[in-house]
Amino acid sequence: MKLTIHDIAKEAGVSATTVSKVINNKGRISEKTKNKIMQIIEEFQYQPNVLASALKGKSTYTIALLIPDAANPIYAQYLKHIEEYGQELGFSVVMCSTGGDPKKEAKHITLLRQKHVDGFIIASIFKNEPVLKQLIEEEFPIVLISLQRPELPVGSVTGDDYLGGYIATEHLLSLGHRKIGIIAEEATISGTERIKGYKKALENAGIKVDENLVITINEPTIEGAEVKAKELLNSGQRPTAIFGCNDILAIGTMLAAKGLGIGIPDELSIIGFDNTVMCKIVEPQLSSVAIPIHEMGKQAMELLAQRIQKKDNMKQRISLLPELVIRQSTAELNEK
Amino acid sequence: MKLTIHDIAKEAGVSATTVSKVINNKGRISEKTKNKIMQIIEEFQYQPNVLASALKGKSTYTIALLIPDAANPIYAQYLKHIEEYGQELGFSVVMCSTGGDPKKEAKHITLLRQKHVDGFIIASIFKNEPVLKQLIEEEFPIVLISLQRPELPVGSVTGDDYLGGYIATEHLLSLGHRKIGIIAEEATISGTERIKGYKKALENAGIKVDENLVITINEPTIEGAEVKAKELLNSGQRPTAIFGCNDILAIGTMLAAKGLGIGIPDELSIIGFDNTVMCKIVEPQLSSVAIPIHEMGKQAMELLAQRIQKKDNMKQRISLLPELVIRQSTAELNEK
DNA sequence: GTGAAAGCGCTAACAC
DNA sequence: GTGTTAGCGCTTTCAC
Repeated sequence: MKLTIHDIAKEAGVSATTVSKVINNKGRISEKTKNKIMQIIEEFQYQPNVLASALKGKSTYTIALLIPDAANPIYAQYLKHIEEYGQELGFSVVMCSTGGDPKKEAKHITLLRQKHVDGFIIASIFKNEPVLKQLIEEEFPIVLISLQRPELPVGSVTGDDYLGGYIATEHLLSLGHRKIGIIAEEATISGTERIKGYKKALENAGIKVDENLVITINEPTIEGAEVKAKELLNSGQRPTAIFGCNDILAIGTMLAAKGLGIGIPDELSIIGFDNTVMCKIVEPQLSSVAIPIHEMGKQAMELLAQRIQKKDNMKQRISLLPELVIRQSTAELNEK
Repeated sequence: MKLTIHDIAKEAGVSATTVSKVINNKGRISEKTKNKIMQIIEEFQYQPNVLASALKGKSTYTIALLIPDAANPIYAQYLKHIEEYGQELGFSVVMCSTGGDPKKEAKHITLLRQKHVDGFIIASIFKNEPVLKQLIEEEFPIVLISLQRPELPVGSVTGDDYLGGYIATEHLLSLGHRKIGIIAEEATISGTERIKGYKKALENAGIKVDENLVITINEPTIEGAEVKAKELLNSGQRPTAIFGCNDILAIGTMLAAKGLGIGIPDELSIIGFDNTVMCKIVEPQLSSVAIPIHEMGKQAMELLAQRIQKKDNMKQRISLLPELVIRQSTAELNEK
């Protein structure tokens, strides 16, 4: 039989009210009864029923994480770190795959609000604008991770894509490359920012941007990237280095080069973005730009917990800085 | 302001009980009032408060998934498929990383029972025997996935590791290999089963098992496997084919071979297990044994939902059959 | 300092 | 067929 607050009260010879006060550290209770009650709680291993207290308007200590696809290594990592830090703070996290489908997004949000989750972390993609706006209007605790809505008053944690694009390109420039291509994901803020960083780096180096070398792709798969990269490599304008705006795109590019018999890094340097595990198992190992995923997950959870607990209405935008990870796929320009 | 069942009752001119009955499809209600109430619910977009009904002993429609590490691609896939099917059945899933730590396992289970989850799916590793036994004794709904406890009365969904080991080995045999090594994970049932399948296949082919070719490893990382594989390849007994009992181990083996200048698949065939995404990005692409992860996740969720809803005490052990996926890392024995 | 009473939103017996 | 009553386990006035 499950213990209730009344059982503890009876055992301690006090009322349930008093026990409740002790548990929640409220009101004035004498040290003596307080200690006694605490001891009994300990002894009986009493655990308050979260449901009942939530019904009275308290927290459920449960948050929801919405991600497009749990099997994608990047999202899986967010999940991992958010959950781990949430655990420390006493939050459980329910995971929701949206598949990028606005209907599913709405369904999840409705259902989980019904279940009284304390807040949401939304990762990378969220298409259902009305639902998002409503949530924000109601001041429901939300944090975006790796997703920006500059026009909406909502807290977020992102990697600095502009800077990431800049340092990736700068790295290639420092190796002597001048003709540098880029393959980016279409219609995403992060993709656009990375391109901007790329252009800025070229500009700073006094190189005019050649739009023929800027490729965008709306199907960010290895295969899709391979096709596009092949086109680029086969054009008259073959670059000596390519910046793939995520590791998937970079790996597709590697496959394309290999297929054409172009040596990496002798004839073509390639750099990716995200620094996923894949970088280490391709050949040659892929240089990449690392965003501090661990830190991002933690900060997002932290931010959300603050909004939930303190009800402080503060919304922050945190941008974390990327780092260059140099491996074997980038090398000095090989002048013939 | 949140709507309650009373608001609906008032609107319909009936009692809350009647509304409750309509929602839960219980008792006898006239078609007329039923329709009226349904319509009002629809119109007002009324959503019953899950907390309140759970407090009365009903389901929370929330289950928990315990996995060692959400960032591991295999577990991430379980998660994905469990969540997706759970969604269809109306269950939310809360994700818990245990990191293989018995204390964390216990902590999660206690906390989540406090939050009244309806059941648990436990994946791959669970070390806290007492907690597991207690859960089973209490008839708390649990399903194990990719984890066996033959001695415990608990439902489970696993891939058939024995058969998997058998067909991987058989594939190598069919290519003419006779000296076949195996690298397996130590102290896991799945590892042991895969080794058994391997031995059986050799036996059936009339080949005596050479224990020098059977390597076990307790740190299943690429690096760890690389070291062990190097030892094996450098021994006088160099095999012409190696079965890595998961893709990580197989990839470690690939790296070892490359490091030693041994050509794959000309001089050494390698096959993995699990058919992860990594198979397609290594070079040459890795042949592997695919377990139907998608199906496993779905079945586990299905099983659990049945136990939760029907309270039928039936426990099943489901074993799903693996399939061979041939890529470029395995080839006919190259006789010199 | 402490407790009695009311009620969060829902469901289950039982009466009518 | 439908409503009344009681209560799940907790928290919160407010009185003592």
